[in-house]
Amino acid sequence: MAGVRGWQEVREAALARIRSGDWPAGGRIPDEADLARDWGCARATVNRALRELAAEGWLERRRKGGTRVPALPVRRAVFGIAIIRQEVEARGGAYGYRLLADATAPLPGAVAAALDVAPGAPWRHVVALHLADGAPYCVEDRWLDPAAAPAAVLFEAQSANEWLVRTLAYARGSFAFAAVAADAATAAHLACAPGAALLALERATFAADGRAITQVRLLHAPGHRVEAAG
Amino acid sequence: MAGVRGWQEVREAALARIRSGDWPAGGRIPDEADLARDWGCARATVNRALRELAAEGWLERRRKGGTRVPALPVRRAVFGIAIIRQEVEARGGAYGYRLLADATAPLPGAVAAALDVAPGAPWRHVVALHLADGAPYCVEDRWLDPAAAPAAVLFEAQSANEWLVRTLAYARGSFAFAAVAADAATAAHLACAPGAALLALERATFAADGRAITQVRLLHAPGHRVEAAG
DNA sequence: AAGTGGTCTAGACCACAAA
DNA sequence: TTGTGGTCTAGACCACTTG
Repeated sequence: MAGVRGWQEVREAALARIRSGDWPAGGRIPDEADLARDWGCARATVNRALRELAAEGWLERRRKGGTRVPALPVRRAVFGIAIIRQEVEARGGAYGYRLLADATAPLPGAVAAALDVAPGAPWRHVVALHLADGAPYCVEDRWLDPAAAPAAVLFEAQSANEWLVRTLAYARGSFAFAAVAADAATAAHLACAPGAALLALERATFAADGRAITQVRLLHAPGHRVEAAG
Repeated sequence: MAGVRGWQEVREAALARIRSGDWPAGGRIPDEADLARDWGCARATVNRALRELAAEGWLERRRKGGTRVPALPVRRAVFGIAIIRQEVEARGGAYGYRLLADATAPLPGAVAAALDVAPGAPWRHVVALHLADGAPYCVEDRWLDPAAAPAAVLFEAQSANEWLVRTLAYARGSFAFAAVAADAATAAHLACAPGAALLALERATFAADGRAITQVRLLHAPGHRVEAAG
C-alpha cells in the first residue's frame, strides 16, 4: 500500500476508496496516523489530502469523531465572479459599455430590505448596458449609497461595476441567482421580447462596519449561461 | 510586527494590508521568508495563509514570479449542491415527490451534443415533480443512459435524483445556471403561467471512463433564488 | 542561473468532542 | 478522560519560470 508520493496522490487514493465503496457511505475511515503508515508518508500529507476532500464535500471531519464518508454528499460548485469587461473578453468578445441612467431616487422597499437600510432613502440609481461585439450582453441595475459614491464620480466612460471593484474591491458581499421576466425597458435595452426569461445575478456589498454600500442586479441577455466547475 | 499566532491571523493580517492599500493592487508583496520573519512564525504558516487567500481570489501566486495583488480580483462564490429533498428540508419545508413520466425515447440533439453522445440514441427520459409543503418546488427533467440505469430501477417512490446520488454519487460533472421560459407542460406542473421565467440548474454527469451517464435540468418554480457565500 | 512558491518530513502540542 | 483532527515548527529538497 506504499508508493504514494504526494498529497494529490493521497487524495486520489482516498477518492478511489470512496468511489469503490471500500470506504462505504456513512462509515468511518481510518485515522490519519494509520493512513500515513499504510501509505508510507507523513501525517501532514494525509491531513492535507483529506482536508481538501472535505472542502470539496467528499468527506466530513470532526475532532475526536474521526473522518466519515457522508451518506448523502453535498458537492460544492465554484463560480468565478469577475468584472463584466473581463467576462466578455474572456469569452472572446469585444467589450462595449453605455450608461443609460444616473439619478438620485428613493430606495425601493425590496432593495432596502435586502440591504437593511431605511426604505425611501435617497440613493443613487445607475442603469447601464454592457455589450459584447456590439450586441447587448447584460443590463446593470445598481443602487448606490451616495455617501460611498460621490456624485462627482461619473459613470460615463467607466462602469460603476468596474469603479466599485477598483475602489472598494475588498468588501464582504453576497450573491444569488434568479430568473426574472424582462420588463419593457429592459427588453428594449437587451433587444429581446418583453417577458423573456433573463438570468439575474444579484449582489449586495457591505463595508467592513456592516453598512450597505451597493446592490446590483445584472440581467443577462436571453440564452446566457453561467457555468461552474463541479 | 510580531505576535501573529496562527495561519488565520496571518491571513487576516495580509488581507488588512491588501484592503488598506499597503500592498497596492497590481504590485508584488514580500516573499514568504520575509513575511515569516516579520510576523515571527514559520514559513509554512505564511504559505498556508497566502495559499488560502489565493484560492479565494485575493492574491495570485507564481513560482519565481512571487505573489501579487491582482489589479482586478476575480472573487469566487461557492454553491452547495445537495439532493433536492435535503434542499427542501433545509428550507424548513415538508418534502413531496411525484413521478410524471418515465419512458425510453430518442435523445434530443441538444442534450446529445452536451454529453458527446450520438443523437437519437434510445435513452431513458424521466420527468418528476418535487414539492415543498405540497406546493410545486421544481421539475426534474432527466435523460439517463439505459446502461447505467436498468429499467428494473423504478423511480416511483424514490426520485432519480436521489437514486443517482446514492448509487453513483462520486462522479465527475458540470453545472450551469440559465433562465428559461416555462413551456405549457412545465407551467402546468409548477402551477405558473406559461412563459414564466424559471431558474434552471443543468447538470451533466460522467463516469470515470468519460462516458456520459445522465443529464438533468431542474426547473424551479418562479421566484426561486440560489444563494452563495461570497 | 537563480529566486520563489510548492511540498514533504518528523515531531510536537493543542483543541475539541465523543465515550 | 482520551482519541482524533488542527496546527505549528524547522529544515530540506524540488519544480517552475523568470530574468
